[in-house]
Amino acid sequence: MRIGDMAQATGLSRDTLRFYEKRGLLRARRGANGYRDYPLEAVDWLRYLRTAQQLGFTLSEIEADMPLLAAPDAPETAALLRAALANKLADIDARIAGLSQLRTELARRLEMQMQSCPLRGAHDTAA
Amino acid sequence: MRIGDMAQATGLSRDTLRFYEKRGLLRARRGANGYRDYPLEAVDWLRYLRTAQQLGFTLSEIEADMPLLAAPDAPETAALLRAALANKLADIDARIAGLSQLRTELARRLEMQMQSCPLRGAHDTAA
DNA sequence: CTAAAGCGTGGAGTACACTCCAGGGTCAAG
DNA sequence: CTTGACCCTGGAGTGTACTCCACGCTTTAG
Repeated sequence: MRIGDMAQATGLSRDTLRFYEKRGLLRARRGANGYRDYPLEAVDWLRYLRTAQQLGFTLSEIEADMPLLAAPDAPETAALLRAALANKLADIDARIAGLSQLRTELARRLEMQMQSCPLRGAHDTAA
Repeated sequence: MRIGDMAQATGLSRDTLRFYEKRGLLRARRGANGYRDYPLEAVDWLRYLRTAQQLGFTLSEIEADMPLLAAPDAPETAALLRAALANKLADIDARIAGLSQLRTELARRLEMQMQSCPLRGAHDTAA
């Protein structure tokens, strides 16, 4: 799979794919001509990457998941992978919890607003 | 409340507070000497801001919530606020859903890994 | 064979969210 | 009245995540 096909398959730009490779987030074999050649599984990895990113994880955080999802057949690291996964799941759970709290908080505030709660201080810029 | 106290109260730097003000995310009265004077409720707003940000919302997204949480006693906009809140809640729910899916996906992959599923292609950089 | 489409590299530029600094005013304590 | 803590502004610098460009080689279609 060449870079153009991958760009099509994932919706990412060629530049982004090259950038991810530079950053160490993506690996590619090279043909005799120097062209990148991606394995099919890379599509899945990139989709995961994109999703996680849109949900608020940074590339560095996602980078930590690489051994998890792009593992190069190394069964001796199974324990490490389990540990990494546990971390990631905890992280995700924490974010879900955070979002739930935010949601509750917002709902609470709206209720206050609805009841036109009178404990609001005046504040304007007074130019 | 002056900028130093606010920095203490929220854990944000003075520079960050000034930056938020420049960006339009935070308002402050000014004393005769030009010093900023924050109302107490600004502490809550900043805490909300910080939380939302850590959970993956950008400052622009958060800016859209301002009328929601820093509303200047304008009861005629109640309908708009309700709409804004609905959007925000939907957004939060979408993120929670996304994270849940991510979580499931990760768990699924780990299972595959555990069973040392043999459909993994070889890929190395072959320097 | 030629032209277009696709790939390669290196490097500059952009947007976002700060962070730091210089130069200078304000205010309470000694 | 000076010293030090605090405040102001404007502007430069940093890290992240791209995005664009120039220049040149390769592959594919006519």
